[in-house]
Amino acid sequence: MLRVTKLTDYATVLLACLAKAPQRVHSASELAEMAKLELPTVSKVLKPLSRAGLVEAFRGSQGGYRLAQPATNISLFAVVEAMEGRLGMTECSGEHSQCEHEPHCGIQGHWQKVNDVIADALRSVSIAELGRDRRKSIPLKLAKA
Amino acid sequence: MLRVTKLTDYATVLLACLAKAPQRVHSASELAEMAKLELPTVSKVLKPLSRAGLVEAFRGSQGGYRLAQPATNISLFAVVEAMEGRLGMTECSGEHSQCEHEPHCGIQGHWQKVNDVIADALRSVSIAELGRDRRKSIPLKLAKA
DNA sequence: GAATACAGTACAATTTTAGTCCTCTATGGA
DNA sequence: TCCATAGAGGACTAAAATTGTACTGTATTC
Repeated sequence: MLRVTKLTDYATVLLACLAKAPQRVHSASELAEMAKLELPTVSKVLKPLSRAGLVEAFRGSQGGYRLAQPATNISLFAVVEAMEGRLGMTECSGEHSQCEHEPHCGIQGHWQKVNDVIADALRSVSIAELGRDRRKSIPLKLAKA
Repeated sequence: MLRVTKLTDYATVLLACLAKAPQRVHSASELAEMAKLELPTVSKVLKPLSRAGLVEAFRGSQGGYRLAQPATNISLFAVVEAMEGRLGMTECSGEHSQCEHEPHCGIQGHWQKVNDVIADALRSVSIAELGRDRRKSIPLKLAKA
C-alpha cells in the first residue's frame, strides 16, 4: 500500500494542531487531548520532531512544545524524514545498500528517480496546508486552556 | 523510509527481465536464475502479477510467463498496486477507513492529494524504462540535513 | 525543594513481511 | 493414455517492523 507509519501520521496531526496556535506552548497532555491520542504516544512522536528541529521543546512546569519554524516552512517531506529516516523506496536506494543483488541488477538506479519525484511531491505540501480545514471544521476544544 | 516491500521490488526486477525478451515464455526457474532469486519466491511474486493481468501464465510443460502487455504500457503504479493493493499513504486514505480518529481529525482529506501526486509519479515510469540504461549508480550525496 | 513536564532508554505485544512447502490442476510429448 | 513439467492456490513458520507502554533521569518554574 506504500504508506507512511501511523506514528508519522500522528506527527502530521499533532503538527497541524500546533500550527493552529503557533505562538503558544502546548504540553504533551494538552496535545493528547486535542488529537485524542494517548499521552505516551504523543511524547514518542514529539521527541523525534524535536530532535529534527521541527518543534521546540520546553521543560519544566508550564513547559511543552511549539513549532520551531513557521508552519508554511515545514513540509511533509521534513516530517516523514524526521519520523522514518531518509526516504528510500527500495533497499538499494538508501545510503548504504546491503542489497546482495546489486552487481547483477540492472534497475537500481531507476528507483532513485522515483524517489526524487515522490520527495518533491512531499516537499510541495506544508503542514500549514494540512491545518486548513476543508471539510467540517472541528471544535477542537481547548479544554485545558 | 516510505518504501515498497521487497516482493514489489522483486516484481520490478522480474518484469524487467521479461521485458528483455517480451515474446519469449520464461519459466519461473529460468527467471529465478536470471534474477538470482529463490524459485518459491519468484513463484510467489508472479502469481499476483498474473492475477493483475500484467503477465500471462502458461501451464504445462514448456509453460512459463510472458508479458501480457507491451513493457511501455506497464507502469510502476500498476506493479505496486498489483503487489500491495490500492495505494494509500495513511489509514484514512484507503477505501474503507477503520480510523477511529476521523470524526475529529481535520486533515484526512489532504493526504489524498499527496496520494494522487505519488500515484502520478509512479504512473510516469514504465518497466520498459527500468530495463534500459544500466548506469551503475546515480550521484546521491544529499548530505543528511 | 517540590511539582511539573520533557528526554532517553528499554521492552512486550501485535502485526506485517518473507520465505517455504504441499497439494491440485493444466499442458504437451512419448 | 500416461507421465513429466509447470503454474495455481493455500497454509504455515520464522523473522522483522511497528505500536504502545513503562521507567528513570533531568530541567524548569513557583
